Amino acid sequence: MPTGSTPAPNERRVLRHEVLQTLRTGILAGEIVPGTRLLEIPLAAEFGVSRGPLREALRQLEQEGLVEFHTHRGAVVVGVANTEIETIYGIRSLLEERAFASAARVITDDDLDALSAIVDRMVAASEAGDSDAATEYDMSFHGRVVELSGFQYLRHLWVSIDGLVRLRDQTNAWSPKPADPASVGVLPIKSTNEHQDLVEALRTRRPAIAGRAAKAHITSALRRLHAAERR
Amino acid sequence: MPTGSTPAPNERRVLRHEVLQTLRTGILAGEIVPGTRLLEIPLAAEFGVSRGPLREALRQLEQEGLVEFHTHRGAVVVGVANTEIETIYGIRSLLEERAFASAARVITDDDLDALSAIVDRMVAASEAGDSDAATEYDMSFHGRVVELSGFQYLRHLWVSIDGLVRLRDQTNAWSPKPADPASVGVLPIKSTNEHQDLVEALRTRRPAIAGRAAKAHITSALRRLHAAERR
DNA sequence: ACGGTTTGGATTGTCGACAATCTAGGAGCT
DNA sequence: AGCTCCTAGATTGTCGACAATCCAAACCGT
Repeated sequence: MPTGSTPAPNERRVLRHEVLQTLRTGILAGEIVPGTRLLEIPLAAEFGVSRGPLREALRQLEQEGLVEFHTHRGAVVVGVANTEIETIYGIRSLLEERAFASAARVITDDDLDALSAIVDRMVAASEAGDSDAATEYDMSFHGRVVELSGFQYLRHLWVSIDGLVRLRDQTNAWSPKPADPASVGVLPIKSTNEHQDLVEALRTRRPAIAGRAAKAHITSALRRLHAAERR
Repeated sequence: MPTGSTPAPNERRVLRHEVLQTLRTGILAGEIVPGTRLLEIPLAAEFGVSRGPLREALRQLEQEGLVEFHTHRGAVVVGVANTEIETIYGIRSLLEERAFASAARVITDDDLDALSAIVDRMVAASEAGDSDAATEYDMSFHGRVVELSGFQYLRHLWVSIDGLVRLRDQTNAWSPKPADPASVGVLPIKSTNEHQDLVEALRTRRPAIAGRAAKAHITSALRRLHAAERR
């Protein structure tokens, strides 16, 4: 299992990361319901760590917008309402549009090949029904492009937003209701096709074209999300 | 002096906040140049605090995108390139457009009066040449609207982005080059007039109108920023 | 003189304890 | 019974020390 949305891959695994990832996943998956109080001492005991690393994990969750602190009442989990998803996708769309446009200017042939390879692996994972791996490749694809764009702060924002949307995407778009096996595999294929389109758009080296393609991709993801919700 | 961009006003002043604000202001003002290593022990000594609070301040700066951690080399200050400002304003514009549109649906007469009062105080401060206070009122105006929108995560994002833009705005838009005293006061007035327009737009209770007004306001701020840079 | 290795200093990671502060619930008064 | 004040517990804030790890420069053999 990869490191999730933790940004620095060169940082060695550390207690804080374990705690952070467990809590974040739990919150996003809905296992830890909004309103739950996250107290330092009990949590530290549960994880078997001291309060130091735990505190830092909590503060990071606060920065990510997943929990809120109330003085001497502990951190409480806040949910991300469905009504906000639309705006978040709007931001994501804007971010990726600029990132792709900028990346198109500076991308090398090697970069394009590497991206293409990621898409191939994504297709393979998707066809094998491994949606975890597919999601991971999807993420590294977009992350790589954002990196190539050269915008540091944009990349930072992208990471913080993406982690939030990711899980919803995964449950809603990659693996439709298991009760409807006929549709399994259909949506993912569509999504991976779009990724190949994105690579082609980058290959043109034309910022406007690449930007438009990225925007369309996100819009389409939002449409899939809406479709999934209506089921 | 108000609390700056620290989100929770109900939280009592604490060492971590002092450190955080000092460092953030220093970085944004350019006093701490990009590339500077921020080491825990020396910094803690300088601030006269232990490493605990200092660590948390550094981690928050990381989340805000102002510093980057490198293993066993300390936190390193990263600059926000001018080329990224455009994208950041784009996001801000999107955020506020949605916030104003949503707030227009639910805003009460009392809220409108309160906003209007803030604008009045902003005008007074601006005319008195107190750009610090003007900025503070500006911030609380927008913050209040974002709050009224009811979007929690949107509010969270707004806070994290706004702190970054704020200082640039302050130096570039509120107080033009001191060497050019003739223009002092001109831009601020324009900006405060726009704020009165925003209140009026909200008063219509029509989301589309309020949203458009907010978008125009941010766009205009970006234009002012560009104009200031060309000088 | 040069390449690899070792060692010492630097830096962060983690812990447990103590202090400060707040919340809630009960005791006492009217 | 209702209200106020107070106390005990709960919870976070802060600190200093120790452990683990990494980096860079000195050292040694060739």
